[in-house]
Amino acid sequence: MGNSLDDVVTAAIRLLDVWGLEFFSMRRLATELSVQPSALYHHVANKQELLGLMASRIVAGVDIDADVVASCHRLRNALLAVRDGAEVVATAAAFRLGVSELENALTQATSTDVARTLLTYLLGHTQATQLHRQASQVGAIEPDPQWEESFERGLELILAGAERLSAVDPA
Amino acid sequence: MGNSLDDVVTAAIRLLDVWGLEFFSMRRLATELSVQPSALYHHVANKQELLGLMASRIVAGVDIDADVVASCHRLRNALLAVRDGAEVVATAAAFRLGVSELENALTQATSTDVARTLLTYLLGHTQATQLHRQASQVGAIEPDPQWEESFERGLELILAGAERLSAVDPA
DNA sequence: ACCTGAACACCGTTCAAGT
DNA sequence: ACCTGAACACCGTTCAAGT
Repeated sequence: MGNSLDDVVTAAIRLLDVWGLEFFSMRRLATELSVQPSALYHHVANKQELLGLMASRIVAGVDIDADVVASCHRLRNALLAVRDGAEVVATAAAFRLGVSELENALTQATSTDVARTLLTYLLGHTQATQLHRQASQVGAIEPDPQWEESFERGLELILAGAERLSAVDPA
Repeated sequence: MGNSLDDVVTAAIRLLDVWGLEFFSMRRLATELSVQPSALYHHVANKQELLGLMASRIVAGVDIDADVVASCHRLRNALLAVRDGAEVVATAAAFRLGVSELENALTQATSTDVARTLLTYLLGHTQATQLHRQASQVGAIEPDPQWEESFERGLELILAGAERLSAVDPA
């Protein structure tokens, strides 16, 4: 009886989470919604636009406040919550869909350079984390036990750099 | 008169550079080599393995020495030299194809944590740079004039953090 | 507003067979 | 060792038409 754009995005994220980006297709999504593939193009111009909407939804609940470390962990957890979430968001990020607000909020809490460095690092590391998990799950690689902790240490490294340089920089 | 695996990888990288990852297909590569698509599977088990070999080739010439900043620029330039190079290498990196040697070399010059943070940041930022360029080239976005410089500042940030923490860490 | 049906121009991969 | 020919099970997207 008629899907809304919201229904489509919701089903799309569920599908992504179950199959991963590699097997996420418009045709599978159509089947999931009990609809013909062409019906999706009533809601969305193309697959890329849909992926952008999915990226916005994935990071939608995350709030960024003055506690930078906690904010980064919240964002990271939101990305990890759906399979290939980091990759979808990282790709959409270059087109500034939804992610620019995250960058703005992080800039408030720190500075332009620190915010951008943190976000780049966070997206890259989380994407690597998800690839790493899938690769080791499929037996393509032996899992690295120190992997998860390394995120924390990189975060500290960047924030330590921010403190060190803040003495020299203008406010 | 018979292609070698080397010929295949060389043609693949040329094709990637011309069309981008989105339009890089086994069938196009076969056409480029004047061969049937199925012939490629004599050289390579599947597309993913080929992408891994391409990633190794892209970073093959880069040497990492004690000058960390210069080494990072050399690596970045190697990635930027072929279209979507950063994405191809970042994806393969999780499977440790060819990129693990880079990480080892960088670890010699700094430390495990700094090397991993630098590499994650570098791959993420360069990937974003290439996405950004394509998006602005296609008119999907207005180009950010400060984008290129931001890499340098993030690099400095991480290295400043390394200096700050090196006083506390064991050698 | 939301969808169907049919079509177009593609994919990656397998496999028996050829030289 | 390297390749052909044919097939299988898929893709994203368009477009006229229906309700």
